[in-house]
Amino acid sequence: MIKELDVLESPAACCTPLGATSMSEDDAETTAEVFKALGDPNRVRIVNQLANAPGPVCVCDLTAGMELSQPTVSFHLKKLVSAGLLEREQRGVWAFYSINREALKRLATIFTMEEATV
Amino acid sequence: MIKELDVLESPAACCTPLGATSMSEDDAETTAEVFKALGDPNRVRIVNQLANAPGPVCVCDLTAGMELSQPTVSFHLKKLVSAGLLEREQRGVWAFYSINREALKRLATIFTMEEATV
DNA sequence: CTGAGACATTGACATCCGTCGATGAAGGAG
DNA sequence: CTCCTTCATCGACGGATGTCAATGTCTCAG
Repeated sequence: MIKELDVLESPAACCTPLGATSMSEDDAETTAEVFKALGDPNRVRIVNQLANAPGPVCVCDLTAGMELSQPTVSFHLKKLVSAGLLEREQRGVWAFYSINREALKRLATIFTMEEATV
Repeated sequence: MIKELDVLESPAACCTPLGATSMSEDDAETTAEVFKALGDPNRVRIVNQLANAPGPVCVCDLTAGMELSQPTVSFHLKKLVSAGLLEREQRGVWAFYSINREALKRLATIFTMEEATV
């Protein structure tokens, strides 16, 4: 009955709702961490690009899509992975990134304003 | 049949889904603006506090709740209002802030990953 | 009109963040 | 083994951000 223990350490794993009756400072910190990851237009575009891809995309294709240097793209990808929004997969020389749809699904619940009814 | 024209200028008004098939650079910029507003733990706590309040809350009460100077709290409130997440209301000497629940509701749709099917 | 209280704005400062060029690590072709 | 390709990391830099003390603005009481 244990599910997805592997992602429970990343910020996007917890997702305390903004309307939760009790939110610790750590919860706020973690929540802010996820939003911070999405608080950059280039990272939003990366997520959007991956969301529309049929499968994992390699860094070279991502770099070609936007006007940023390769190190900068890697920098953003690292941020998104750290936040738990993306997943990395090594295939030979190439690094493929894909969206963590489970995390995104959980994130959607963060805006639910229904009170927790104790 | 015109609805909520007054908030259409704030970032939280548009909410292009992260999975949208086409996302312009401006869309990405606007989306990032909203997330940036929530990318600070203190602002997350403010939103959380207002989400649990039965009604608008004055700055003095917000300031009392967290260990920040009054100017700093005002600074964060301004950010949240600019992002379209909060609303400000002047009552005599006091400034009352409340959550823009319409905006939050729209924001929840930003994580929907259903492809737009053209 | 004068004074006090609530909040916003300003100026200053330390820190963080996004960016790039240069470099390093690892895999594959020959 | 050698070289090339792909990607990550490092060092450095400019700009943005969060914070506070001081000051400004507005409202109300007297």
